[in-house]
Amino acid sequence: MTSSALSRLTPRAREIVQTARLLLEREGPDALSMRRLAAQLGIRASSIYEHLRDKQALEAALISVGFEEQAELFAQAVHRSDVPIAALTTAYRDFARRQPNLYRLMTERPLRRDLLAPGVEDAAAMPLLDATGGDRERARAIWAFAHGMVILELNQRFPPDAHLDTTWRKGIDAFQGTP
Amino acid sequence: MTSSALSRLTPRAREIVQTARLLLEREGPDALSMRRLAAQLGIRASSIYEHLRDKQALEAALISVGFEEQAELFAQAVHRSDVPIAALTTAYRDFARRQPNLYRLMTERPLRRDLLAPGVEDAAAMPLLDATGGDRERARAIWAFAHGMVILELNQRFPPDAHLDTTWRKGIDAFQGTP
DNA sequence: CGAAATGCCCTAACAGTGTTAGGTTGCAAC
DNA sequence: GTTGCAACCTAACACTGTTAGGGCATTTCG
Repeated sequence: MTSSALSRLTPRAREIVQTARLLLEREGPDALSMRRLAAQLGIRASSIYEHLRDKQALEAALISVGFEEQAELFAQAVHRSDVPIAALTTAYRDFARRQPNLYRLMTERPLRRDLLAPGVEDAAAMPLLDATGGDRERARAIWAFAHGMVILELNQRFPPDAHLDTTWRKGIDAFQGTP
Repeated sequence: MTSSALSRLTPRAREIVQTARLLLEREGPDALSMRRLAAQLGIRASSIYEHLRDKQALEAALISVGFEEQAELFAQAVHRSDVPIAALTTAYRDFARRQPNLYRLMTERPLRRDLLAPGVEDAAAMPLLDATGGDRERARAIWAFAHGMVILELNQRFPPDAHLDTTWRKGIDAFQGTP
């Protein structure tokens, strides 16, 4: 599946965003500077501005790609399983653990929705909303639990000996049981 | 109640940390630079390093104070109510909404526990652990839900028309019901 | 009393950040 | 054959955290 978020960009901008993604995930958030990104591309920082308005636009492109991939992964997870909420939370956690720095970028600040590719945020949220039968309250509560678990895990806030698999199961069970 | 986190510091360092807190909360995270903090104090940035090792130490002091205040607020909340978990989650949300920038600072990155005032993290976590009767799994699940709700609210990730009070109640009910 | 130490501040500098103004090159189209 | 455009460049600005090294006043000690 091709990315509609990337297809909004010029070819050169696409290359820059993809390089940025590798840089972010491999070397961490501090490495995602315009100069280091440019160096990775073999050009100067100021040249990036020919292709992307500013760093916010670069980050918005990365976030858009992230949402698209989430939407795809979540749809597949539901499709492959008959316990959709469990499948979704597992996919949610997997996404975050496989690309922790992108996940942080996607969640740690208020979203500049005006800079995102249209619809990507909703597309990522749809599978969970479907899994709750359209119950927005329940979907939001499950999302909050999942995000809390994921980000606390990524930030190493749980004790090293915590059995997070168990905590996940207990949380999901709690949300399954109540109407 | 006097702060043990602050009492570990010299008087001048205390003043700097308190000024930093006001600056952070009033003008946001970008305002918490060594130069702007120094300007607020009427000195130069380099002078701050006489009193605090570096910016990380400053942030660790702020975080320690935050944990202490949480511990105090959470203990009071439990004391005043006979539905401790509901009281705790309300207190948790209130703390975050009253000082969103401090809350973000406290949670958005891995903790430098070696720089914190000893015991403050555990002290903030104790009331919830007590409220679950020592059930660490349940305490962690509730904490994850509460943090997720709070940080998604602070980052304006829910739709503007979302009824977050309802979402909170549903989530808490779910965690109350399951053993 | 004089000397030493301490507390607190300073200037100047370094390497890094995002960003802009203005200039150069090479290639494609009319 | 000139025009236009895409892609790059250098140089600069204002900011960031941080360090080296110096000054000055107050307090402590011999």
